[in-house]
Amino acid sequence: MTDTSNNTSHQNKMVVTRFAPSPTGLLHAGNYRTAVFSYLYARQHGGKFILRIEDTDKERSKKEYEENIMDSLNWLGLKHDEFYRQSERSELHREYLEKLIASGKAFISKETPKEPGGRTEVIRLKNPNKKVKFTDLIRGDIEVDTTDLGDFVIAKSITEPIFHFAVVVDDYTMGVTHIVRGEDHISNTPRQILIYEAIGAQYPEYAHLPLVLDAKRAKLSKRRGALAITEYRAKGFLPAALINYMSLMGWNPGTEQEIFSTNELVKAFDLSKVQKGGAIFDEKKLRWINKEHVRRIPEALFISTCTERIAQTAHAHDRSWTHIDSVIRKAKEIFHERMDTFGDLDEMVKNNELDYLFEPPQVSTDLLKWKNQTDLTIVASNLTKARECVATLPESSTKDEIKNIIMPLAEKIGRGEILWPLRVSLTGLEKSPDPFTVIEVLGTSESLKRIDSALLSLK
RNA sequence: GGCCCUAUCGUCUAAUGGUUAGGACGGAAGCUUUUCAAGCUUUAAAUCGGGGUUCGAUUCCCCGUAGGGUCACCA
Repeated sequence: MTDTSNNTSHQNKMVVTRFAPSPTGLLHAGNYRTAVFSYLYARQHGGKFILRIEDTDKERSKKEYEENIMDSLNWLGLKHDEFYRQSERSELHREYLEKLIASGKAFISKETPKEPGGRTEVIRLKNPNKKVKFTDLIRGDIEVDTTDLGDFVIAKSITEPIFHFAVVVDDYTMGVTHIVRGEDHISNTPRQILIYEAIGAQYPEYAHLPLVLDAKRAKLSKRRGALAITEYRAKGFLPAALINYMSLMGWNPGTEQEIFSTNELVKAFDLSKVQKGGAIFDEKKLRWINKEHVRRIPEALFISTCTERIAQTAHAHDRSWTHIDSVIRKAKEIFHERMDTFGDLDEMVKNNELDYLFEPPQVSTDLLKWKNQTDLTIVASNLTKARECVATLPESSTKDEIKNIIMPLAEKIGRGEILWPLRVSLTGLEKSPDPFTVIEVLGTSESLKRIDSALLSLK
């Protein structure tokens, strides 16, 4: 383990990290990944995780976005230990600003407005014009000459600090020890370090994360189609799966484990194993991870979540299904096999893939014919034979018991000749689970009824 | 354009001087008791280029190239 810290005095202090979004848009993968890493790092070190809403831009900040951020973080389970709104700290910002001006480290600068009605004065930092060097926990040493920054603006007026100044004062006064943020902030770091030095503060550790990219390798943003976390929630993703997936973008455990609960991540996470290059957001892999998480949730939760979702979608699509929960309990394997997210259930309802579980299907005689079979009397005779097998079964039989009864017949007559019409008579579908599973779920008597009704249509 | 960052299969990544360059997602094929799904097995697929350093470079250095970020009285 190499110690790359800038400031050895931080070593014995409690770790304090923060997530500091501005409420100017919905929270999406492009920005909440830094929240995940900050959170994991703080929890892992028994430290504090602060949420700070950076709402100093009154033009663009919106309450609804702040609510979206809170909602999203809350849903993800990234609980903060302290909460601040930057706009509520203006007294403090003013205090530091005045101190800086009094000490000559900053000054009020007369400006000629670029646009009519623009400001005639702003507050600028007196740039010492030096090289700033810091050690990034992920990238190592970074050195930048700050001369070309000039005497940059730190406040629009004594009561209106801009980003760089407010951030530094807040991070310093909140005791933030580790700033974990996106790579897009690397170029902001030198000027923020200059501000730290101007107020006589020691600057914290920095860890600049690689960016989350879209398919074209550009920074993910809502303009470029990033979905909000709340949209993933609506699509039926699990919060733990989202966190799991995000953690794997730019980090790996050094083992081949890919599925992690959030608690496991807290233990396994390691900032020094974070990647330097950006990572493209891949929803396919997210879906796979989600599926793995869905497999692992408690059965009762799985059933209730499916039930609620299906009830809602069924209602919206004019299905009057009853006893949804007991059907799902019986058919839970079918659901596990066929879904990555709970939102997939919506599609199943819309595509009529689930109707047979709740009501007898409309069976087309044509569909009952296996492959090249054209003789309906043979179809009927095969189906009758299959019916005789089913009729010997107790009402509740397992898939294996059903299989054991039917397979000998299917082997004798031809698998497709027996199994295909049997399955179609039960589901009415071209594609569906196998007949054994369906009979197990429907029960013997309901299955016989459906076979009889298919048989009737063949006459 | 200036400054900064980055570079292993299509994608996420492992391997920090010595491996047949490994895994996962996705793809393909096959198997699995008919279809679909799932599962299993197999398979294709990568070190950006050029120079060094070295007995030996994915790995270290330099130069290119490419991509990205950032250059506000936004955050």
